[in-house]
Amino acid sequence: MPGDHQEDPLENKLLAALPDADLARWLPQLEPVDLPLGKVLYESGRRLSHVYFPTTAIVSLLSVMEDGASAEISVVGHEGIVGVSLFMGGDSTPSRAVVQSAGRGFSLKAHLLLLEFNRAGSVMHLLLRYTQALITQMAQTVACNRHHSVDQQLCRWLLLSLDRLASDELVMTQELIANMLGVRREGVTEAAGQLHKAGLIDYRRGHITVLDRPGLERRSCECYGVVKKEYDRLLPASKAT
Amino acid sequence: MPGDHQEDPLENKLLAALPDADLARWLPQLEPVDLPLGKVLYESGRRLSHVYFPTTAIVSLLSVMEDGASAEISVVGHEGIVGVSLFMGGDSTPSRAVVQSAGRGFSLKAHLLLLEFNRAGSVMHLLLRYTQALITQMAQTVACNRHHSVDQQLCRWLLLSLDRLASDELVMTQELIANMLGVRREGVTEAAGQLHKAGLIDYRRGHITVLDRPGLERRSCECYGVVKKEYDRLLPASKAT
DNA sequence: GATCATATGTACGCAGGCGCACAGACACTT
DNA sequence: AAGTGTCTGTGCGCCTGCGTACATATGATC
Repeated sequence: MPGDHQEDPLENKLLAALPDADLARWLPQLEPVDLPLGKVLYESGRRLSHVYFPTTAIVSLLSVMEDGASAEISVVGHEGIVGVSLFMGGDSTPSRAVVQSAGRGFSLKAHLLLLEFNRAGSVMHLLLRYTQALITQMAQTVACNRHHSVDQQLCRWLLLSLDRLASDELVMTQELIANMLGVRREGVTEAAGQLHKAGLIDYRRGHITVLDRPGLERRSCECYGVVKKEYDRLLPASKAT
Repeated sequence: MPGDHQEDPLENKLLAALPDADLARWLPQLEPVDLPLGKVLYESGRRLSHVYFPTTAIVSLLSVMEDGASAEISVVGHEGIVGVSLFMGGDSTPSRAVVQSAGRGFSLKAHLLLLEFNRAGSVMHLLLRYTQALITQMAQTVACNRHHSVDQQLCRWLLLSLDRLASDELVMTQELIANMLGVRREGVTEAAGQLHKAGLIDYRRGHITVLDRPGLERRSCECYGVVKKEYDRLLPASKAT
């Protein structure tokens, strides 16, 4: 869909939080990109050529094992940036970034981001604070994977995804969700069935609609709340100073 | 034990990797500290007053749930620093840092570290690279928790701990290990029994001795290797430039 | 509207890990 | 040398999630 309706970089909250002076410099360099379902933005061990600022898409960071088994480390949506390892100094990461929910975003050439980062001003601090939030998400996921049921994790996952979307509908198969959570597809079917029975969600073939968000939050493990709170704390919805 | 033998900050590899000019400035500010087993270096949500550079101690970063259940996110030994969230901009983290193996280290006042970090030179890049390695460890732990057996995880954990110690003996109860891995104490007993039967380790009441390191590596899941490789890549044993 | 790939539902046995309970064994105290 | 607290070993039954297999439903395509 060329000439799509929304092509505003400010839909990405990280970009929106940039001081005006910085933003003005960035805008000409940002390229709108289409992020179709399943697109791999970066692969384990490969050098990063671009970073991405999703606007309507959601991207998952996955840890992938030799045998193909995977688990989601964290999710990135319109609140963040894909490719933090670039400015952390790694050039690459041993994880994979995959578009989990189709949409759009903006890309920026790696060397340009590095230039901006190395100015060591508010841009840098903003990116580091975002990374800190990402770390929190990972840390919580470690414990969640260990201690909570598929049911609870599904709630957490739905809520985290929802926060990163405008709508209350996810275009997403259960198979995909299973890959993210690192569980069986059947396990997701079962858990989703429970949530449906409880009147919290509705779904059909590749679409999940959340009916009762507060209900989901109540059913979810504490992990969702912990992560959300930390994102809100570290990345308030206002300009960086 | 006052006037202990080794009080050399350079035993910490991160400090050792500092350019001489930076190191010279730091040395007078570093205070040797005793890190006894179980000491909490920072608590969830609390402001960090110091950062720590372990030399002979090992520190675990834990995710702690409301009900007290926990899981280790990552380990820090003589290769690193405890308190990365300070310079990442968070002031605090929702995790806890506990001394997992008694020993010593050096502390540095938070504001001094921030001053150094904000010079935005090689110190900053070194710390960020270290943080990137830490992130890798977390990411791998997410997947490991999900897909690997207690047996394999114990191997990984032993190896990671060993890399952060001089000796091949860990002073550590199975109960403690269970807390780190987020499993039952009995599960660790069982797994340790297996490893003993296989001639890989020896142990008695609070002490574990590794007999066959290569054997452990073979028995461990791939996660150990992935993490190790990334630490080596990001933090080579030489001065930063 | 028939066809077909793909998404979802269900069932069954199995294994790993949990919670609990208690027995033995070790090291430190006095 | 005895006493004591803690650490380790072991044995249940239970439940969750896994692997496998197959049945059914749905929505896109022709």
